[in-house]
Amino acid sequence: MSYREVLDCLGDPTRRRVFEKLRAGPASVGTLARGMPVSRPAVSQHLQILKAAGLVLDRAEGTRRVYYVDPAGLGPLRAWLDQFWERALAAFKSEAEDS
Amino acid sequence: MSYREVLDCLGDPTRRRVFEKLRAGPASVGTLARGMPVSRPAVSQHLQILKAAGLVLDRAEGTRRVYYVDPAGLGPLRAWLDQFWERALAAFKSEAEDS
DNA sequence: ACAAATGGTAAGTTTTTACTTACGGTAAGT
DNA sequence: ACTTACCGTAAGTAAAAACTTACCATTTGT
Repeated sequence: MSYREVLDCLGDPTRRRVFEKLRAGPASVGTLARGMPVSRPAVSQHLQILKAAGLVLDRAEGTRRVYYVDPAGLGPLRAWLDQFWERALAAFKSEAEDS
Repeated sequence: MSYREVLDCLGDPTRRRVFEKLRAGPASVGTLARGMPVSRPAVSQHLQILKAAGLVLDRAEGTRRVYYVDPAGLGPLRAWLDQFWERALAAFKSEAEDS
């Protein structure tokens, strides 16, 4: 659930594609794999990583497993982004003062 | 300069460390490499990738090359993040209406 | 009870990526 | 002019990560 995990996770194109597919709404593994250039197990593995990073959640639904985005998942990334802005700006200011 | 490049770029721990070091202010390659667990050429290569992603800029300063964060570099990532929120929220709403 | 559908896991392979060493090139100092 | 300092690039290696096939477990439906 740290921003590091999130970045490592979204650093892969296939994983991004899966994640963005889920943005449209919950979907099963098979549905997600359909139309992808990789096999279903590959998608399943990516989903585990997305889950470990806190980006998606899943629920059992009969014989199939439905995944959906965790709204709070991108929180750490956003927080890091904001914090980065602040510190970088502060550093830039103190740089300007030096000259 | 797309969010994809930015994410691919920041998906590597060493690259993140270099980038975060630069947050404190401009620094030369040698300075950045000092105290890092990898060699100077490795840092140099990472800097090229960071530069290609639009995250850092560089200027020649005598025999040394100084790198510094591009304030606009994280823009695409932020935009993607915001857009993701909106769409995911919209999808969530229409999901709720279905039930 | 059996068959079909769905998906996680293991093992192994392939591909990608990061890293190192070696080299050359440029700028500053003596 | 020569030496020193600093850095990018090339080539090759090592390590990591993604992908596939094969298999097993669970659930649903007949």
